[in-house]
Amino acid sequence: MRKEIKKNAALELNPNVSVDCVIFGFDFDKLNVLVINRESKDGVQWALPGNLIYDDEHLDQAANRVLAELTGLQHIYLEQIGAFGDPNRISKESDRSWLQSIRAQPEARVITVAYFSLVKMEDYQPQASSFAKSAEWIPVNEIRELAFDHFDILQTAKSRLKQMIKIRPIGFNLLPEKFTLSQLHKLYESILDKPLDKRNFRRKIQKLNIVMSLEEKQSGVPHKPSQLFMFDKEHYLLLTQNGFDNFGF
Amino acid sequence: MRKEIKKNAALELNPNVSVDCVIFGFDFDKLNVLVINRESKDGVQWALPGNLIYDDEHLDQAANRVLAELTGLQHIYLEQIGAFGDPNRISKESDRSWLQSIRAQPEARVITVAYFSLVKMEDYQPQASSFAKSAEWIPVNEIRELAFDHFDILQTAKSRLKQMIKIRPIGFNLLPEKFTLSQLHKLYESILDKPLDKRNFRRKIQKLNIVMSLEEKQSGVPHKPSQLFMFDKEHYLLLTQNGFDNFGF
DNA sequence: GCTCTTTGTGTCATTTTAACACTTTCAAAT
DNA sequence: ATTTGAAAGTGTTAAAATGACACAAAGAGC
Repeated sequence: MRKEIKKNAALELNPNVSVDCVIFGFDFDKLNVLVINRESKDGVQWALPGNLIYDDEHLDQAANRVLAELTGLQHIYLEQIGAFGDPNRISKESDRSWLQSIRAQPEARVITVAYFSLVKMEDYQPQASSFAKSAEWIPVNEIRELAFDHFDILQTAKSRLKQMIKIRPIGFNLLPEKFTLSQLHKLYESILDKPLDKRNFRRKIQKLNIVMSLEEKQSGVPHKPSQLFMFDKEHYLLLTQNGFDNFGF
Repeated sequence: MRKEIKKNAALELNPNVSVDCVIFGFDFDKLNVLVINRESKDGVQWALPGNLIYDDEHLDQAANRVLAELTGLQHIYLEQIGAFGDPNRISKESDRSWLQSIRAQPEARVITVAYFSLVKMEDYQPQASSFAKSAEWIPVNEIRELAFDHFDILQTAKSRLKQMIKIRPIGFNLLPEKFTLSQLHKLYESILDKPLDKRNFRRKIQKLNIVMSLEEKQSGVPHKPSQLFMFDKEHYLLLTQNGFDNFGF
């Protein structure tokens, strides 16, 4: 027995393919991830923002659309992590009953394509809509469980991020325009999950020529005010294009 | 209009999800990739081995099954590259007509999940079957065109391989049990696509302690015979587990 | 002016890197 | 037997990168 060939694919969700988004943010102290909330009889349950794609939609576009629909976040560069598709993905009863309420074919086999991105938390205030009851930033290290295989996806995203930070100067995306070297330092420590020597870190960053010192200083802090910096976009671009091998910490 | 919910998913192909495999081999001179051949009215056309998954099948299993069905290669560790899914993926007329002949729903939107692997060419003699007319090793650098978006997939696989060789000692998978350092050297040059200084290369490899010199030498060669080496599996394992940052060339 | 807190800075010993050329060993040809 | 061709194997040096390590300076609040 074969499925029917669809006629107006443009309007239809593809029941077999979804996208999920891992959005990282940095609050100057630790890494956070954007999750949505659904309420079930079992209590609160967190999930990554994600949903089925449309049949005529680019995967990348679908990820952007779904993220915007559920959390309001728009114009974000999403990078693919990979496909996840355990046929037993829907093992928890709570997941199953939740799908019943939002999907036309809750039992369909779904392959999900995961994306991730790094954003400046201050620039994006998540606003839940669609089937998301709320959308919140949660510290990555406090997450013990997520819906479906989202916890796996998060782990994969974290380790991808660890790799990436050694190859590309990604601080750009997570910090505001003006920032201090201590903030950048803390960011690297958060992602790599280990302490880095302050002086060695600063030496290494400065040698890359991707940060420019501003004339400006912090003010209002009850300690020695920090020099402010910004990224040097030209050098940054050069580095991302040319590969940039030697950035190991 | 919704699709029917399927009853006996176990036996059915999922019309929306396929897998494709990029299998690299090394012939002691250059990198090769395993492609299958289909004949169309437009002449010969190469493609990566790939096909739809079954609805109840793990993605990884599907990749292994499809690879075995089309080329006879079995028991290969396949690593995922990512998902590819341009809705206009089937743009070439030759692709379209070929799909008509092998798919129940030739017009369906397909997301493909790409895998790659590294094998010892001598250990795997490809044997075409199913809809593959032939299965052959082709030098990577000679490939100008492939079916669907397979050329993109190949490019992605190549750059993934370039990254990986700096992080993991993958020579293991591409060379026979006994090999010479020159062969390993050539392998690295092939993958990185640039010359590497012989002495510096050897020094670096030896310091990793992943190769053990054997008592044996090459014979029958019309020049100074080379010392043979094999990989030291213990050290190799340690290195792959512990991460292994400093292997940049 | 004392305290608290964070910023910011330099040196040195060790390791790593990149650049570089000639001798050795074998098979094949003469 | 000698020559030839072809790849194997080997060491040094200068420059750069790394990791370890400690204390003074600047501001806010009391």
